[in-house]
Amino acid sequence: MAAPTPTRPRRRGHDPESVLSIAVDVFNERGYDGTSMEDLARALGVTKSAIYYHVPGKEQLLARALDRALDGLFAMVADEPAGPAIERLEWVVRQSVRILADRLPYVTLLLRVRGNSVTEQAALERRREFDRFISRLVMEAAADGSIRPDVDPALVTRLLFGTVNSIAEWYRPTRGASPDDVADALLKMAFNGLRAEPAARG
Amino acid sequence: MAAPTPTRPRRRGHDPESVLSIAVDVFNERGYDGTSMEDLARALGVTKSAIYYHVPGKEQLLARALDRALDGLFAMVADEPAGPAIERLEWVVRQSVRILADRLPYVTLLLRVRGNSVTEQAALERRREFDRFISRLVMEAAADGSIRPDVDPALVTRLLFGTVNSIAEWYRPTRGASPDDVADALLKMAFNGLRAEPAARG
DNA sequence: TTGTTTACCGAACATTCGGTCAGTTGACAA
DNA sequence: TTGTCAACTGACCGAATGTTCGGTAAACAA
Repeated sequence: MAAPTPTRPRRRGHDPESVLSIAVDVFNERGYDGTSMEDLARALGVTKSAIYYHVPGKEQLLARALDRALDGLFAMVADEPAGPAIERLEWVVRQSVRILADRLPYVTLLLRVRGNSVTEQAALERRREFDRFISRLVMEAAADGSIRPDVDPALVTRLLFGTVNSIAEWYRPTRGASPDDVADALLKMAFNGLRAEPAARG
Repeated sequence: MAAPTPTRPRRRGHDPESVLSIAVDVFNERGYDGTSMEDLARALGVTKSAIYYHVPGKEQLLARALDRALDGLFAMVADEPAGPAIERLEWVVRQSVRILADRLPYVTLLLRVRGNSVTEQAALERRREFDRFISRLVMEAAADGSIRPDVDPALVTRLLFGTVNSIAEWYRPTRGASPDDVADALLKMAFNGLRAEPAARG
């Protein structure tokens, strides 16, 4: 009660969070290397030097963004439910689509990292660890006969998560299908096939 | 017969073709914006200035590389065979995988273009034209009932060619599956589904 | 031997880069 | 009114950027 006008935010200007959020958008528009601090300053409506009041530098912005994507993915697989491998695989695909949509700018940035700095290399290593987890899951589903045996499980992993990751290229949160709609379509295509049902089937 | 030692190449050093080929490899390793002319010079084993003897500049290298990818894609769809839409779609997918494998560095570069220059914007526009062609093909197949009706054709287009394009992220020419093996696996997954056959069918 | 061409080097160019720092502004407290 | 402090500006730094240019060594032709 003693606080004056609690609805109006007392702080004007930016904080580390808003700087990161806007910076990541610019990174995704122009690419990280193609973005100058001047570009970021323009997008933030301040001068270059003001950015350094909120964050230590360009590479730290990248590091924080990449962690935000990777932390989401690892938190997800830590919550993996019990059940048959094929069902866990479907669950992980669906959750991955959800995280990709929820944290779209951060995941998009992660998917474009090439390893040009120690920051990027560290992110790539964490990503490879995630990929190994997925790979094991697909191998389990293949081993128990839930997945067609005429395609190499390593190839299945790459195609399946290549499809998931490609969503970042076109998905926009406020337009078209919801994340769950996209996940439904992806799972239908990848697990049951695009072909129209042959009229007679369970 | 009169030509002296016809097996030995008379020219030493580089030509525009070898410069392009090596440059594109470096572009894909570090990203176009992350690659300096100094990086290219090091990879070519010459000084920075020598590059300008063979090519007009950095952006021209990018333009030539992107055209090489796009020309391949447009030449392919110009050769489209006759037949039902679903069969033409499968053919285009298979050919796209082949071109992606044949011209891997060029297509990889194309898939990462963000529109930072007029060169990149022109490439993006050509790519969108290709995407529209694919989109029409999928709509045809959906209209004649060959594709399951419970998924939006626009979504099918994006998922299907998202999967194709994602191959560029991991495919390596001399290792593992051949382009046709990859296309087989992709078509099996996308059209018939990953799930093991329910024991009774066809 | 001389001249020409090919393929390159080294130094320099203007510009842009990420980053620093001394100072200024304006909202708020006392 | 004065002081405090978060938030910012503007001038600047050294390094790196893409590109240009005068010169040159080697290969070949005459």
